[in-house]
Amino acid sequence: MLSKKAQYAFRALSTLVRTDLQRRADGADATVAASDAPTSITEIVKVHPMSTKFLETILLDLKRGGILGSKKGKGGGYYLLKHPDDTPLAQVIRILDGPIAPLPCVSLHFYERCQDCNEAVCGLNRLMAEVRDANLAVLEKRTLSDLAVDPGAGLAGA
Amino acid sequence: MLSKKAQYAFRALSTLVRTDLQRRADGADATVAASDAPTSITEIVKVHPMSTKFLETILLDLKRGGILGSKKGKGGGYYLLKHPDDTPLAQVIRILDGPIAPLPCVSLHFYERCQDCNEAVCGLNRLMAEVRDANLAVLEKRTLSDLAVDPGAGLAGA
DNA sequence: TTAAATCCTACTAATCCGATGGGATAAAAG
DNA sequence: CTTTTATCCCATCGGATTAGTAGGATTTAA
Repeated sequence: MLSKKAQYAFRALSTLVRTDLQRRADGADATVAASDAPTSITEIVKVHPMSTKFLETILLDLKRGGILGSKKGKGGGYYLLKHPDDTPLAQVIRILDGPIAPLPCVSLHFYERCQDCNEAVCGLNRLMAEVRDANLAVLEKRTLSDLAVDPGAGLAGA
Repeated sequence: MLSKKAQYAFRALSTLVRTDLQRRADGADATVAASDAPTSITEIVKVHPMSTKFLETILLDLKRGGILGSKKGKGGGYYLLKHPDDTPLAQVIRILDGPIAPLPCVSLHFYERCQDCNEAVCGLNRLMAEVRDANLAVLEKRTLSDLAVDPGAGLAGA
Protein backbone atom coordinates (compact mmCIF):
# COMPACT_ATOMS: atom_id res chain seq x y z
CA MET A 1 0.00 0.00 0.00
CA LEU A 2 1.16 3.51 -0.80
CA SER A 3 1.89 5.71 2.20
CA LYS A 4 -0.01 8.95 2.75
CA LYS A 5 3.19 10.69 1.79
CA ALA A 6 3.18 9.14 -1.66
CA GLN A 7 -0.53 9.79 -2.10
CA TYR A 8 -0.15 13.45 -1.18
CA ALA A 9 2.87 13.67 -3.43
CA PHE A 10 0.85 12.48 -6.41
CA ARG A 11 -1.90 14.96 -5.68
CA ALA A 12 0.53 17.82 -5.44
CA LEU A 13 2.35 16.68 -8.54
CA SER A 14 -0.87 16.53 -10.53
CA THR A 15 -1.34 20.27 -10.09
CA LEU A 16 2.29 20.97 -10.85
CA VAL A 17 1.89 18.97 -14.04
CA ARG A 18 -1.18 20.90 -15.09
CA THR A 19 0.65 24.16 -14.50
CA ASP A 20 3.62 22.90 -16.45
CA LEU A 21 1.61 21.78 -19.45
CA GLN A 22 -0.27 25.07 -19.42
CA ARG A 23 2.97 27.02 -19.45
CA ARG A 24 4.27 24.96 -22.35
CA ALA A 25 1.08 25.57 -24.31
CA ASP A 26 1.10 29.32 -23.64
CA GLY A 27 4.77 30.07 -23.99
CA ALA A 28 4.88 28.37 -27.37
CA ASP A 29 8.65 28.13 -27.33
CA ALA A 30 10.89 28.00 -24.28
CA THR A 31 10.31 31.70 -23.77
CA VAL A 32 8.85 31.00 -20.35
CA ALA A 33 11.09 28.94 -18.10
CA ALA A 34 9.62 26.59 -15.51
CA SER A 35 11.43 28.49 -12.76
CA ASP A 36 9.53 31.62 -13.84
CA ALA A 37 6.22 30.06 -12.89
CA PRO A 38 6.70 28.22 -9.59
CA THR A 39 3.75 27.07 -7.52
CA SER A 40 3.81 27.68 -3.78
CA ILE A 41 2.78 25.23 -1.10
CA THR A 42 -0.04 27.56 -0.14
CA GLU A 43 -1.48 27.36 -3.64
CA ILE A 44 -1.29 23.60 -3.74
CA VAL A 45 -3.03 23.24 -0.40
CA LYS A 46 -5.84 25.42 -1.71
CA VAL A 47 -6.51 22.86 -4.43
CA HIS A 48 -5.74 19.72 -2.38
CA PRO A 49 -6.60 20.24 1.29
CA MET A 50 -3.88 18.75 3.49
CA SER A 51 -1.41 19.69 6.20
CA THR A 52 0.82 22.49 4.93
CA LYS A 53 3.75 21.36 7.03
CA PHE A 54 3.45 17.78 5.95
CA LEU A 55 3.33 18.75 2.30
CA GLU A 56 6.44 20.81 2.87
CA THR A 57 8.48 17.77 3.86
CA ILE A 58 7.09 15.88 0.89
CA LEU A 59 8.03 18.52 -1.65
CA LEU A 60 11.47 18.75 -0.10
CA ASP A 61 11.85 15.01 -0.60
CA LEU A 62 10.82 15.35 -4.22
CA LYS A 63 13.32 18.13 -4.66
CA ARG A 64 16.15 16.10 -3.13
CA GLY A 65 15.01 13.23 -5.33
CA GLY A 66 15.62 15.29 -8.43
CA ILE A 67 12.03 15.68 -9.56
CA LEU A 68 11.32 19.24 -8.48
CA GLY A 69 13.20 22.50 -8.48
CA SER A 70 12.37 25.37 -6.17
CA LYS A 71 12.62 29.11 -5.89
CA LYS A 72 12.87 30.75 -2.51
CA GLY A 73 11.42 34.02 -1.29
CA LYS A 74 8.36 35.98 -2.26
CA GLY A 75 6.73 34.64 -5.39
CA GLY A 76 8.68 31.42 -4.98
CA GLY A 77 7.54 27.83 -5.03
CA TYR A 78 8.16 24.52 -6.73
CA TYR A 79 8.26 23.44 -10.37
CA LEU A 80 8.98 20.33 -12.41
CA LEU A 81 12.56 19.93 -13.56
CA LYS A 82 11.67 17.79 -16.56
CA HIS A 83 8.82 17.24 -18.96
CA PRO A 84 6.04 15.31 -17.20
CA ASP A 85 6.51 12.51 -19.72
CA ASP A 86 10.02 11.97 -18.43
CA THR A 87 9.26 11.19 -14.79
CA PRO A 88 7.90 7.68 -14.29
CA LEU A 89 5.67 7.00 -11.28
CA ALA A 90 8.22 4.48 -10.05
CA GLN A 91 10.66 7.29 -9.32
CA VAL A 92 8.17 9.13 -7.14
CA ILE A 93 7.31 6.01 -5.17
CA ARG A 94 10.94 5.11 -4.59
CA ILE A 95 11.69 8.56 -3.20
CA LEU A 96 8.83 8.55 -0.72
CA ASP A 97 8.16 4.90 0.06
CA GLY A 98 11.40 3.17 -0.82
CA PRO A 99 11.48 -0.19 -2.56
CA ILE A 100 8.80 -1.27 -5.00
CA ALA A 101 9.79 -4.93 -4.88
CA PRO A 102 7.93 -7.13 -2.38
CA LEU A 103 11.21 -8.42 -0.93
CA PRO A 104 14.56 -6.69 -0.35
CA CYS A 105 16.34 -9.57 -2.05
CA VAL A 106 14.62 -8.87 -5.38
CA SER A 107 14.84 -5.10 -5.23
CA LEU A 108 16.71 -3.33 -7.99
CA HIS A 109 17.34 -0.04 -6.19
CA PHE A 110 17.31 -1.20 -2.56
CA TYR A 111 18.77 -4.68 -2.74
CA GLU A 112 19.62 -6.50 0.49
CA ARG A 113 20.68 -10.08 0.79
CA CYS A 114 18.14 -12.16 2.68
CA GLN A 115 19.25 -14.14 5.69
CA ASP A 116 18.38 -17.78 6.29
CA CYS A 117 17.63 -18.22 2.61
CA ASN A 118 19.68 -19.39 -0.32
CA GLU A 119 18.54 -17.17 -3.19
CA ALA A 120 19.40 -19.71 -5.84
CA VAL A 121 17.18 -22.31 -4.22
CA CYS A 122 14.49 -20.16 -2.64
CA GLY A 123 11.24 -20.53 -4.54
CA LEU A 124 9.92 -17.24 -3.23
CA ASN A 125 12.60 -15.08 -4.82
CA ARG A 126 11.74 -16.13 -8.31
CA LEU A 127 8.04 -15.52 -7.76
CA MET A 128 8.50 -12.15 -6.11
CA ALA A 129 10.82 -11.07 -8.90
CA GLU A 130 7.92 -11.80 -11.23
CA VAL A 131 5.68 -9.59 -9.13
CA ARG A 132 8.28 -6.84 -9.13
CA ASP A 133 8.54 -6.98 -12.92
CA ALA A 134 4.77 -6.84 -13.31
CA ASN A 135 4.73 -3.75 -11.13
CA LEU A 136 7.56 -2.04 -12.91
CA ALA A 137 6.03 -2.70 -16.29
CA VAL A 138 3.31 -0.28 -15.25
CA LEU A 139 5.19 2.08 -12.96
CA GLU A 140 8.13 2.70 -15.29
CA LYS A 141 5.87 3.19 -18.29
CA ARG A 142 3.32 5.47 -16.70
CA THR A 143 4.52 8.99 -15.98
CA LEU A 144 3.42 12.20 -14.35
CA SER A 145 1.58 13.07 -17.55
CA ASP A 146 -0.80 10.21 -16.96
CA LEU A 147 -1.71 11.71 -13.61
CA ALA A 148 -3.16 14.80 -15.16
CA VAL A 149 -5.27 13.25 -17.88
CA ASP A 150 -8.84 14.44 -17.68
CA PRO A 151 -11.03 11.35 -17.96
CA GLY A 152 -13.98 13.58 -18.92
CA ALA A 153 -12.24 14.75 -22.09
CA GLY A 154 -14.33 14.07 -25.16
CA LEU A 155 -17.51 13.80 -23.16
CA ALA A 156 -18.24 17.47 -22.58
CA GLY A 157 -19.72 18.33 -25.94
CA ALA A 158 -20.84 14.92 -27.12
CA MET B 1 6.94 -5.08 0.90
CA LEU B 2 5.84 -8.37 2.37
CA SER B 3 5.79 -8.51 6.16
CA LYS B 4 7.93 -11.00 8.05
CA LYS B 5 4.72 -12.82 8.80
CA ALA B 6 4.02 -13.41 5.14
CA GLN B 7 7.62 -14.39 4.45
CA TYR B 8 7.63 -16.92 7.25
CA ALA B 9 4.27 -18.17 6.09
CA PHE B 10 5.64 -18.90 2.65
CA ARG B 11 8.62 -20.72 4.08
CA ALA B 12 6.45 -22.86 6.28
CA LEU B 13 4.03 -23.51 3.46
CA SER B 14 6.81 -24.64 1.17
CA THR B 15 7.59 -27.55 3.47
CA LEU B 16 3.92 -28.37 3.90
CA VAL B 17 3.61 -28.44 0.13
CA ARG B 18 6.55 -30.79 -0.26
CA THR B 19 5.05 -33.11 2.35
CA ASP B 20 1.71 -32.96 0.62
CA LEU B 21 3.05 -33.74 -2.82
CA GLN B 22 5.10 -36.60 -1.36
CA ARG B 23 2.02 -38.06 0.28
CA ARG B 24 0.10 -37.85 -2.99
CA ALA B 25 2.91 -39.57 -4.84
CA ASP B 26 3.24 -42.35 -2.26
CA GLY B 27 -0.39 -42.98 -1.47
CA ALA B 28 -1.21 -43.36 -5.15
CA ASP B 29 -4.94 -42.87 -4.58
CA ALA B 30 -6.56 -41.02 -1.72
CA THR B 31 -5.74 -43.91 0.58
CA VAL B 32 -3.70 -41.57 2.76
CA ALA B 33 -5.62 -38.51 3.91
CA ALA B 34 -3.80 -35.23 4.49
CA SER B 35 -4.96 -35.23 8.10
CA ASP B 36 -3.10 -38.54 8.58
CA ALA B 37 0.23 -36.87 7.91
CA PRO B 38 0.27 -33.53 9.70
CA THR B 39 3.48 -31.59 10.21
CA SER B 40 4.14 -30.05 13.62
CA ILE B 41 5.48 -26.58 14.27
CA THR B 42 8.57 -28.15 15.80
CA GLU B 43 9.34 -29.98 12.57
CA ILE B 44 8.88 -26.86 10.47
CA VAL B 45 11.18 -24.83 12.69
CA LYS B 46 13.84 -27.50 12.29
CA VAL B 47 13.83 -26.86 8.55
CA HIS B 48 13.27 -23.11 8.66
CA PRO B 49 14.81 -21.58 11.80
CA MET B 50 12.45 -19.00 13.29
CA SER B 51 10.58 -18.19 16.47
CA THR B 52 8.32 -21.12 17.34
CA LYS B 53 5.77 -18.91 19.01
CA PHE B 54 5.64 -16.49 16.12
CA LEU B 55 5.16 -19.28 13.64
CA GLU B 56 2.35 -20.57 15.80
CA THR B 57 0.32 -17.38 15.33
CA ILE B 58 1.03 -17.46 11.62
CA LEU B 59 -0.18 -21.01 11.12
CA LEU B 60 -3.26 -20.20 13.15
CA ASP B 61 -3.96 -17.32 10.78
CA LEU B 62 -3.58 -19.62 7.80
CA LYS B 63 -5.95 -22.06 9.43
CA ARG B 64 -8.57 -19.39 10.08
CA GLY B 65 -8.02 -18.26 6.51
CA GLY B 66 -9.06 -21.64 5.21
CA ILE B 67 -5.72 -22.75 3.84
CA LEU B 68 -4.61 -25.18 6.53
CA GLY B 69 -6.24 -27.83 8.66
CA SER B 70 -4.86 -29.01 11.97
CA LYS B 71 -4.82 -31.97 14.29
CA LYS B 72 -4.37 -31.45 18.02
CA GLY B 73 -2.53 -33.57 20.55
CA LYS B 74 0.42 -35.86 20.26
CA GLY B 75 1.39 -36.56 16.68
CA GLY B 76 -0.66 -33.57 15.59
CA GLY B 77 0.25 -30.67 13.36
CA TYR B 78 -0.86 -28.79 10.27
CA TYR B 79 -1.69 -29.87 6.73
CA LEU B 80 -2.96 -28.35 3.49
CA LEU B 81 -6.70 -28.46 3.00
CA LYS B 82 -6.51 -28.35 -0.78
CA HIS B 83 -4.19 -29.36 -3.57
CA PRO B 84 -1.24 -26.90 -3.70
CA ASP B 85 -2.34 -25.93 -7.20
CA ASP B 86 -5.57 -24.60 -5.80
CA THR B 87 -4.21 -21.99 -3.40
CA PRO B 88 -2.99 -18.86 -5.16
CA LEU B 89 -0.30 -16.78 -3.48
CA ALA B 90 -2.72 -13.86 -3.39
CA GLN B 91 -4.82 -15.68 -0.81
CA VAL B 92 -1.88 -16.15 1.53
CA ILE B 93 -0.86 -12.51 1.28
CA ARG B 94 -4.38 -11.25 1.91
CA ILE B 95 -4.65 -13.32 5.07
CA LEU B 96 -1.39 -12.12 6.57
CA ASP B 97 -0.82 -8.66 5.11
CA GLY B 98 -4.25 -7.55 3.99
CA PRO B 99 -4.83 -5.68 0.74
CA ILE B 100 -2.69 -6.26 -2.33
CA ALA B 101 -3.85 -3.09 -4.07
CA PRO B 102 -1.70 0.02 -3.60
CA LEU B 103 -4.73 2.06 -2.54
CA PRO B 104 -7.80 1.13 -0.51
CA CYS B 105 -10.03 2.71 -3.16
CA VAL B 106 -8.91 0.20 -5.79
CA SER B 107 -8.88 -2.86 -3.55
CA LEU B 108 -11.13 -5.76 -4.50
CA HIS B 109 -11.23 -7.47 -1.10
CA PHE B 110 -10.61 -4.51 1.23
CA TYR B 111 -12.27 -1.64 -0.59
CA GLU B 112 -12.62 1.70 1.19
CA ARG B 113 -13.80 4.93 -0.33
CA CYS B 114 -11.08 7.56 -0.39
CA GLN B 115 -11.74 10.94 1.18
CA ASP B 116 -10.97 14.26 -0.51
CA CYS B 117 -10.92 12.57 -3.89
CA ASN B 118 -13.54 12.03 -6.55
CA GLU B 119 -12.82 8.55 -7.87
CA ALA B 120 -14.28 9.27 -11.26
CA VAL B 121 -11.95 12.21 -11.78
CA CYS B 122 -8.89 11.11 -9.80
CA GLY B 123 -6.08 10.20 -12.14
CA LEU B 124 -4.35 8.10 -9.52
CA ASN B 125 -7.16 5.58 -9.13
CA ARG B 126 -6.98 4.50 -12.71
CA LEU B 127 -3.22 4.08 -12.59
CA MET B 128 -3.20 2.20 -9.31
CA ALA B 129 -5.93 -0.10 -10.57
CA GLU B 130 -3.55 -0.93 -13.40
CA VAL B 131 -0.85 -1.74 -10.87
CA ARG B 132 -3.25 -3.89 -8.90
CA ASP B 133 -4.20 -5.84 -12.01
CA ALA B 134 -0.57 -6.40 -12.91
CA ASN B 135 0.05 -7.76 -9.44
CA LEU B 136 -2.96 -10.00 -9.43
CA ALA B 137 -2.10 -11.41 -12.83
CA VAL B 138 0.91 -12.98 -11.14
CA LEU B 139 -0.41 -13.59 -7.64
CA GLU B 140 -3.66 -15.23 -8.66
CA LYS B 141 -1.99 -17.39 -11.25
CA ARG B 142 0.95 -18.56 -9.16
CA THR B 143 0.11 -21.04 -6.44
CA LEU B 144 1.67 -22.89 -3.54
CA SER B 145 2.93 -25.47 -6.01
CA ASP B 146 5.21 -22.88 -7.54
CA LEU B 147 6.81 -22.34 -4.14
CA ALA B 148 8.13 -25.85 -4.00
CA VAL B 149 9.60 -26.13 -7.47
CA ASP B 150 13.21 -27.22 -7.33
CA PRO B 151 15.12 -24.83 -9.63
CA GLY B 152 17.97 -27.35 -9.76
CA ALA B 153 15.81 -29.93 -11.50
CA GLY B 154 17.28 -31.00 -14.81
CA LEU B 155 20.68 -29.62 -13.93
CA ALA B 156 21.93 -32.37 -11.63
CA GLY B 157 23.11 -34.82 -14.28
CA ALA B 158 23.75 -32.43 -17.14
C1' DT C 1 -1.29 -40.27 33.71
C1' DT C 2 2.09 -38.23 31.07
C1' DA C 3 3.85 -36.05 27.06
C1' DA C 4 3.23 -33.58 23.00
C1' DA C 5 0.78 -30.97 20.39
C1' DT C 6 -2.65 -27.07 19.01
C1' DC C 7 -5.29 -23.17 20.68
C1' DC C 8 -6.20 -18.67 22.88
C1' DT C 9 -5.51 -14.18 25.07
C1' DA C 10 -2.88 -10.78 26.49
C1' DC C 11 1.20 -8.19 26.62
C1' DT C 12 5.57 -5.77 25.27
C1' DA C 13 9.42 -3.62 22.96
C1' DA C 14 10.74 -1.42 19.00
C1' DT C 15 9.88 0.72 14.91
C1' DC C 16 7.41 3.45 11.56
C1' DC C 17 3.99 6.88 10.12
C1' DG C 18 1.70 11.02 10.01
C1' DA C 19 2.00 15.25 11.61
C1' DT C 20 3.70 19.45 14.13
C1' DG C 21 6.81 23.39 15.93
C1' DG C 22 10.28 26.64 15.77
C1' DG C 23 13.35 28.89 13.60
C1' DA C 24 17.12 29.90 9.77
C1' DT C 25 17.64 31.57 5.16
C1' DA C 26 16.48 33.83 0.88
C1' DA C 27 14.27 36.98 -2.21
C1' DA C 28 10.95 40.45 -3.77
C1' DA C 29 8.49 44.72 -2.95
C1' DG C 30 7.80 48.95 -0.76
C1' DC D 1 16.29 48.67 5.18
C1' DT D 2 12.28 46.63 6.60
C1' DT D 3 8.41 43.72 5.86
C1' DT D 4 6.36 39.94 3.78
C1' DT D 5 6.37 35.64 1.74
C1' DA D 6 8.48 31.91 0.63
C1' DT D 7 11.65 27.64 1.00
C1' DC D 8 14.75 25.10 4.03
C1' DC D 9 16.18 22.43 8.11
C1' DC D 10 15.91 19.88 12.42
C1' DA D 11 13.83 18.04 16.23
C1' DT D 12 9.98 16.07 18.39
C1' DC D 13 5.68 13.58 19.31
C1' DG D 14 1.52 10.62 19.65
C1' DG D 15 -0.51 6.77 17.71
C1' DA D 16 -0.47 2.73 15.06
C1' DT D 17 1.72 -1.25 13.43
C1' DT D 18 5.01 -4.99 13.60
C1' DA D 19 7.63 -8.64 15.48
C1' DG D 20 7.95 -11.34 19.02
C1' DT D 21 6.93 -13.18 23.99
C1' DA D 22 4.43 -15.33 28.06
C1' DG D 23 1.46 -18.29 30.11
C1' DG D 24 -1.87 -21.26 30.29
C1' DA D 25 -6.15 -24.06 28.52
C1' DT D 26 -7.40 -27.88 25.65
C1' DT D 27 -6.94 -32.07 23.07
C1' DT D 28 -5.07 -36.50 21.89
C1' DA D 29 -1.88 -40.52 21.61
C1' DA D 30 0.73 -43.62 24.03
